[in-house]
Amino acid sequence: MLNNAAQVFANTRLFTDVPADVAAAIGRRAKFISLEPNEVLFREGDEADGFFAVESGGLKATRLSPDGIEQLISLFSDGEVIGEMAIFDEYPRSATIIALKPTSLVFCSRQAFFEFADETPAIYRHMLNVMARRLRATNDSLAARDFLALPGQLAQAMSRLADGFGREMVTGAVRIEYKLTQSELGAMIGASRENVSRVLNQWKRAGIISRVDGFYHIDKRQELLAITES
Amino acid sequence: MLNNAAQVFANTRLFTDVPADVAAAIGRRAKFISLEPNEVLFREGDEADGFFAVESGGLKATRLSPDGIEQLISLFSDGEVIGEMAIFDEYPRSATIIALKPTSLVFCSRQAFFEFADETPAIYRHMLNVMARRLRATNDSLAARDFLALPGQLAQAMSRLADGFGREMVTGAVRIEYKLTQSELGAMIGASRENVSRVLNQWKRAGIISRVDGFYHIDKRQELLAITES
DNA sequence: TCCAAGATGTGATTAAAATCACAATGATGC
DNA sequence: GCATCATTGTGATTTTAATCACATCTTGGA
Repeated sequence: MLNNAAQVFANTRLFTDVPADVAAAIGRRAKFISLEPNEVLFREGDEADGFFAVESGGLKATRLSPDGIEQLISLFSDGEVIGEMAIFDEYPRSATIIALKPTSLVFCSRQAFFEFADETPAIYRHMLNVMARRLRATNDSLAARDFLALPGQLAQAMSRLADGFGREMVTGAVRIEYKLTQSELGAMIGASRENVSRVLNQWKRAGIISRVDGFYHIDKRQELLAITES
Repeated sequence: MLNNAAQVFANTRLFTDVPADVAAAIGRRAKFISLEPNEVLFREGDEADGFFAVESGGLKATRLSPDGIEQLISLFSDGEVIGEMAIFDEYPRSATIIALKPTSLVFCSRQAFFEFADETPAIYRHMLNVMARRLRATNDSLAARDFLALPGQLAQAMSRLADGFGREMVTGAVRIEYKLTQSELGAMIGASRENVSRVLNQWKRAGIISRVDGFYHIDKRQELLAITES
């Protein structure tokens, strides 16, 4: 019988194909963590000695510039892995992680990870896959910065959010299941809040998006995608 | 006795701690590749079934925007690994790799890699370390795009180039051992050639950098670093 | 050696986006 | 239910960097 922590790791998809005894061992050594909204998991610059898996809830990763401008790097929800980079290169945390709602996580230490992974190479392969995806996403964002103007970048960000947090409505629209502010959207693409507002309103008037109960809905996905390619 | 290909892999630092018999096996299955200057190793969008290690020479990774603008992602030289991302997520190549001078590489197929790595988990750990470094570097570039103006980004790019390709001169200056054009520098940071020229000339006049035989020298590293932090 | 192509330097103009300044709207807690 | 604080909408202004337009160097061949 697997205990609770092993279940959580199994759901991260990092530890699929893990033999039951290894999973149980992971579970025994894992620690549970609960966070209230706005509580900090760790801060940019902190020493790192392990990584986390999200059991339930939601978090954001941010970076702060020397003069206090916030960059929103990514959002995390159920089943995702956080902070794995630091266990492979031993540098300090590169971002600050903050809970957006009540969330619970499981912690796995660097040492424990390597012990389990050496026994079960599938764990390594999954972790490499996670990192490859991250790297590809980051490279794509970097390319977008060079190649796309503000509207294109915003369209790309909204599309990505729809992929990660979208839920299909009966109307056919996709709702992004997280209440985004214009400031947050700006922080994701490195643009000012005001210009995000202007672009969003153009799209609203064109019927591409709408806002219901504070949630953004994407009503014409194709048109949003099209903006991405100009 | 290790054959030649095994030696190359040993020098990549990916395969340190690899038992001699495994290294020999890698060597037997590896393929050597030679490129002339401007020859293409692979193109963005190509199918991928393995990765490369640079034995000697130099190459660049570029991406092309829909309307033909080139983004210079990175430079590679002896001992570095190229194209490893694609073997973990099976997507097509995300960049085009072009030789800058006569270079020779060794190829290792996805299948061969996993066979060897399963026998020697150290290989996985090294590969994870390589990817973690890449990810950190890419995240830093992305942050720079948001937080730094053109001069700061250029200073950062020159510093990174000095780390990767720099050689200390008797004068104390650091020479970047690769002939960079202003267009290439612009393509690295997503800026126009003209503005790169303007900033570079300011720095020349301030004695921070100089150009000797077509190579850039960094004469006042501290001042360049200082520009990075504004 | 000379020539052509490529690379660089610099001013003038234009374009994109940030910033400033408020008004209006919406949400939250007492 | 109302006061307060955060969020949003939008015009005017300023800043930054791209683009355009050339003149001037460099350099690598024939």
